[in-house]
Amino acid sequence: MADVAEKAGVSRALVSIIFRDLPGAGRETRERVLRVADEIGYRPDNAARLLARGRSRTLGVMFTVHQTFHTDLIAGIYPEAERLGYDVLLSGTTPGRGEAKAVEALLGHRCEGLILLAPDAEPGYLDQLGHRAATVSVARRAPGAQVDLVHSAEGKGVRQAMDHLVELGHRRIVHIDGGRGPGSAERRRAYRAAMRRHGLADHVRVIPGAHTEESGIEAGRLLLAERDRGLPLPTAVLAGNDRCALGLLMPLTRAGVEVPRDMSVVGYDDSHLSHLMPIGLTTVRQDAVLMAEHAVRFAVDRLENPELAPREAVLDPKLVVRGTSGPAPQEPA
Amino acid sequence: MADVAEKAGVSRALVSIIFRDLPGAGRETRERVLRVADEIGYRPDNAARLLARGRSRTLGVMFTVHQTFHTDLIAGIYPEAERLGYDVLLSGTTPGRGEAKAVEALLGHRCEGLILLAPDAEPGYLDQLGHRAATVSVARRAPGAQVDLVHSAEGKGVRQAMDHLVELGHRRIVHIDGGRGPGSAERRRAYRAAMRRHGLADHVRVIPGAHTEESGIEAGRLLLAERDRGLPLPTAVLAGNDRCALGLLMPLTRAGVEVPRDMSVVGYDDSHLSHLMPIGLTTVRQDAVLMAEHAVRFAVDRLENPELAPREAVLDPKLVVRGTSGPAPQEPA
DNA sequence: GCGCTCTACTAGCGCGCTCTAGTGCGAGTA
DNA sequence: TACTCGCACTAGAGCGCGCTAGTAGAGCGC
Repeated sequence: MADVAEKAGVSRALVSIIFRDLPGAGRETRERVLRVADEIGYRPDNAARLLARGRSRTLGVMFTVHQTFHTDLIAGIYPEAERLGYDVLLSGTTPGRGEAKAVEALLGHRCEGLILLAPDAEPGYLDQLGHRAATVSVARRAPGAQVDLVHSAEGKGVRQAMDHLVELGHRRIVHIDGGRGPGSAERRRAYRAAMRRHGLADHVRVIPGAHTEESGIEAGRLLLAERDRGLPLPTAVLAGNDRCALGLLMPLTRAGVEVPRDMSVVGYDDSHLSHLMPIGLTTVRQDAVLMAEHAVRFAVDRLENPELAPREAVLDPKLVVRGTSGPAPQEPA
Repeated sequence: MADVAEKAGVSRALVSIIFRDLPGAGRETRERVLRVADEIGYRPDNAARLLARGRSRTLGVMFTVHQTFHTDLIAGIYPEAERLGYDVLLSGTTPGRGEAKAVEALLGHRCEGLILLAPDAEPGYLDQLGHRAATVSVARRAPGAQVDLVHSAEGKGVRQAMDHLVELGHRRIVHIDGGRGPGSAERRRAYRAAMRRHGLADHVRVIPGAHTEESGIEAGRLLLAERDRGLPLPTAVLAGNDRCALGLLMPLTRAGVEVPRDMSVVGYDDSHLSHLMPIGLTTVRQDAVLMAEHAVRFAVDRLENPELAPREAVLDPKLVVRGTSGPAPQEPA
């Protein structure tokens, strides 16, 4: 920077002004300085900039590398952050790299805001983070913690899905849950409530699962094994999320169970996977872009006003009926 | 830091030494300083640290948010980088966020090394990057550019797959290519060569595609439409990658084409998708972990010795036979 | 002529740390 | 005793910027 200043015959301060695009430099000088900088190959150094300015205007996003819905969210985070003048840094969790590590990496690179996609951490830890940076938890509640929350109204989504299935005549509706995955508890609860409400309390059945394809495959195998022992298949399955639904479809289709003729399957998320099947997956859409925008705005708002009380955005999910749900098959008399 | 120094009754320099875990501080003092720091809630500031040290020991990884194989690579990059004492920062490309932006974000955060997963940029641009940071391109050639290269021997992989199929009796083997995707050109070429080598030049057929599920679905529809017009289905398909293979399977299965009885399908990548199907996808494994490790080491080596000539790691892919490939169906006489 | 404002520009401190070149001191050696 | 050595520790100069307070000079009204 000093070199540029000297070569352009101005002070360092003016170079700084020009590179920050502030008023206070003549048209001509501005051009000359920029030209010289380009010649020298000068680029402002971010670390020094941060240090001097005290602010980084950077948001850190923690996500799970293999979670498709997260990538949808990320795609929504970038443009909104850019619009508000913030940088975005990503840090992933993998089977061998826990959340704490991922978060420390972000904090270590001076992220002022933290957007945690479906964190698995306990509220106490989140609260701690909330005091170190403007923290937003997506899809995971953190009661009492100093963090903002963005999630969808799981109850509403499940209710819509269940109403849809019941309307189609289904009675033996099974739920593969998402284990300790975010939103799973709520979805499970809403499933049970819906079954009761529709007078199907006797048919309530929750198969423990997770938000992975594997869990769907396993559940499918379980159901098929039961069928082979003479038990009836459920006529409909409400999966914990799309990945689980997709996994479930694999063994079913393989075994000749036709969807939706023999069984209806409903997913959750409307991740980009849902479009993949030629007939399309009936699913509950969580608007990833909208969630992402809320998360970014929460973080930014809090950065501009740290005193803000924790806020919560509850987005309405919406049932998207595609090809994997249809009328219940005739019950054998 | 000054506060800690004062409260512990030592100089700032000593605090610095202690926090960097260097020799030169007494056992007792060390403990006292750490205790005081903990009380005050002091954490070393990374920006200042970078600034003062002149090095960041940070690698930036550019990846495509929706590309499953990239997430496999990332999972391999983290541990290797940590082992070598480097931090990792991720920046994703999305449909609305080009590679240049993603890379600038990384550079802006002082990444000294750049690992580009399947960059789509021209060699000229890569060369430019190569001069700004230790750059490694994964899966994409960049002739003449100052970057290291990690890729797999596409030819060998395709040859193995083709040999496997031909051995199973297949003759009408179609290739859905990966468009301008990384490695596609090589795979296409190797497919053609293999067909010729097996005396199947007349059956060569490349369906233009991409490394996405959508392209697989489209190709599947195309083939089915042809069948409906009376043309024979190919007995085997070599897909551009796993995602494409998976997409292809959807319409086929739906249409009653049983895999592998009626048609064999071979993917490429062995991304974690491949295990998803109950019968498993026959695919060509590119060892993601190994590729990741090479990439990290290349970057680190170059950082420690910037004069290094561009290097290239060519990894041998390996055919993994799972359930989607089987003997060719009897040709109608 | 004076005071005023406005634009274009500069001096120099400070951000929080690292690092080089020391100082002081007790133990070991000749 | 005089010396070297090694250890624990310190002083202080940067790292590359941003920012506040300021100056010089031009233009303007009275």
